[in-house]
Amino acid sequence: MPQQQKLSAMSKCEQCIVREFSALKALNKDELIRMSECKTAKTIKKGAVIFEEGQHVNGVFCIKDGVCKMTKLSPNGKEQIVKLVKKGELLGQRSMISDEPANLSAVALEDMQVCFVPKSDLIGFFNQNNKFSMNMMKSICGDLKDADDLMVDMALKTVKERLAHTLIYLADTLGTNPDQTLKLQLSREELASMIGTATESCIRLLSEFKKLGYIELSGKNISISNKKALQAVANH
Amino acid sequence: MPQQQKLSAMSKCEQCIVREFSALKALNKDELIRMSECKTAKTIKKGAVIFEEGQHVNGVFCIKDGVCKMTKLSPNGKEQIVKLVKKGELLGQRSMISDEPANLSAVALEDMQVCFVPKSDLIGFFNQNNKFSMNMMKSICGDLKDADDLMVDMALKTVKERLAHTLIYLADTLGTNPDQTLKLQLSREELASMIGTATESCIRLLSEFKKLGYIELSGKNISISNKKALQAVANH
DNA sequence: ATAATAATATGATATTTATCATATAAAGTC
DNA sequence: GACTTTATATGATAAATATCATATTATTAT
Repeated sequence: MPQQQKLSAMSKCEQCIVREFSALKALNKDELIRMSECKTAKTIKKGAVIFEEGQHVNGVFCIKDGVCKMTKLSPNGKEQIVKLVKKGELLGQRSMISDEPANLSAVALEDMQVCFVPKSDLIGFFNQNNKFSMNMMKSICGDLKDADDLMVDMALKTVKERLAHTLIYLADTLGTNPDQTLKLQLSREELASMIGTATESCIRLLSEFKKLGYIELSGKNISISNKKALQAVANH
Repeated sequence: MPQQQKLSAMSKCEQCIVREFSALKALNKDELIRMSECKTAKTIKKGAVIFEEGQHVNGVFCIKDGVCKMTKLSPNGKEQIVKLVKKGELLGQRSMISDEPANLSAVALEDMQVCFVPKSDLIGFFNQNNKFSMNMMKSICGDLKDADDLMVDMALKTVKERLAHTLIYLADTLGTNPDQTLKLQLSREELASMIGTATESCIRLLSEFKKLGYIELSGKNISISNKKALQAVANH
C-alpha cells in the first residue's frame, strides 16, 4: 500500500520539509514529534476559504504546499489583497497571539496542503523554548516591515509603478515555470486587488507593458520579458 | 532642592507611569529596578531626529512624554508618515528584535522625554520573563494589524475619506484641548504626508470640510465641530 | 457541441488628484 | 519694526485613475 505509506510519512512533522522554514526551525526533534501528535493535516481546494475575517482561529496553519491570499473587505464591499502566504510559512499567528478574531480572510489560490496546530499546544512550545518564541517574534516583525513598506508604496507610488513591482515580486517570490510564465496564476481582478486599483486599469496597464515589450500575455499566463525595464518602472 | 528631587524620582522605572503601559507592565519590581540602572534618560526637542531609517538602533526607546512620527522616504524623495508613537509606547522594538537597521525614521513632533534601554538588557528580560515576551509579541501583533488596516485604507479609500478618518484618529488618540482643538499640531504638509496626498490637496479638503461646517481652522489649530459628519465621510 | 456565463479587453467619459502658478498670511531674523 | 523666509491658501490646468459601455474571448454547464 504505497498510498498508505505516503500518508503515514506525511503525518510526521519531524520529516516534513516545512519544519526547516518559519519559526518552526527552532523546534527540536522531541518537540516536532509532540507536534505530530497534536496537528491535523488538511487538504484545501483552490478557492476554498481557510478562515474568514472576524473568525476566531485558535491555532496556526502551517502551509506544506500551495499559496493563499490574505484579504480584507472594505465597508463598500471591495476586496483588497493584503499579502500572499506560501509554502513553508505560517498562517493565523497574529490572530492567535493577540487573542483576537482574524483581521484578514485567508483563501486558497491553489490546491493546498496545510496542518493545523492548536493554540494550546503552541503556547506550550512558547513557554519551554525561548528560541521558538524569538523566531516567531522575528517572523512577525518581518511581516510588520513588509506591511509598513507596502503601505508606503500604496501612498507614494502610482498604479503603474505598483503593477511593475508586483509582477517582479510574483516572479521572484513564487517563481516561474520553465516557459518563463509566472507560477501563480491570478485573475486580472485579483492582480488589481493586490495593487489596489480597478480591474480595467490593471488590464490596461498590462496591455501597455505588453506593447512596450516588458511582458508577454497569453490567457492568464504572464511572463516577464524585460525585467530591467519593469524594475525601472517600479523604482520611479 | 525640589528640582533635584524631581530628577531623582524621574530616574526610577518602578515609579514611572510609563511602566503601566506597553509590554513593560509585565515586569516585576525587581526587574524595573534593574531597568532603572541600565536605562538612559533623554530629552528630545521638537523636530529632532531620534533615529533614522537605515540606522542600527540596538535598544528600545520608552516614551515618557511627547509624540513622534515614524516616517519613510520614497525613492523620489517624498516622505510618508507611517504612524505616530506617543507617551507610554515603545520605539525601535521591531528593529531590535529583527536585528536589522531601522526601517523607519523617528522624529519628535513635540518636546519629548524618553528613556533608552539597551538591547542586551532587554534580551535578559525576554529570557527570564515569559509574560514580557508575550506582551511584546502582542504589542507587535497590534502594530501589524494597524499596518494592514492602514494599507487597505490607502488602497481603497479616497483622499477625502482618509483625511476625515485621520482627523478623527488624531482627536481620539492624541486628545483635544479645552477649546476643542487637536492637541497635536501638525503642519499641513505633515497631515498630507499622513494621508498620502499632496499638501495642496490636503489644504483644499480642509477648506471644504470647513465650508461644510465639519471642522474649524485657525492657524495650525484644527477642531472638529461635527464628528458624526466626519465619521460618515470616513466610512464611505 | 451549444448555450450561458464569466473573464478579458478596449473605448469614451467623468472624477479624482497632482502639479504649477501665484497670492496672502504667518513666523523667524537682523 | 522692516525684511526675509516659510506656511497656508486658492485658482488654473494637467495627469492619473475610476466608471460605464460594449465587444471579444474564454470557461462552464447542459
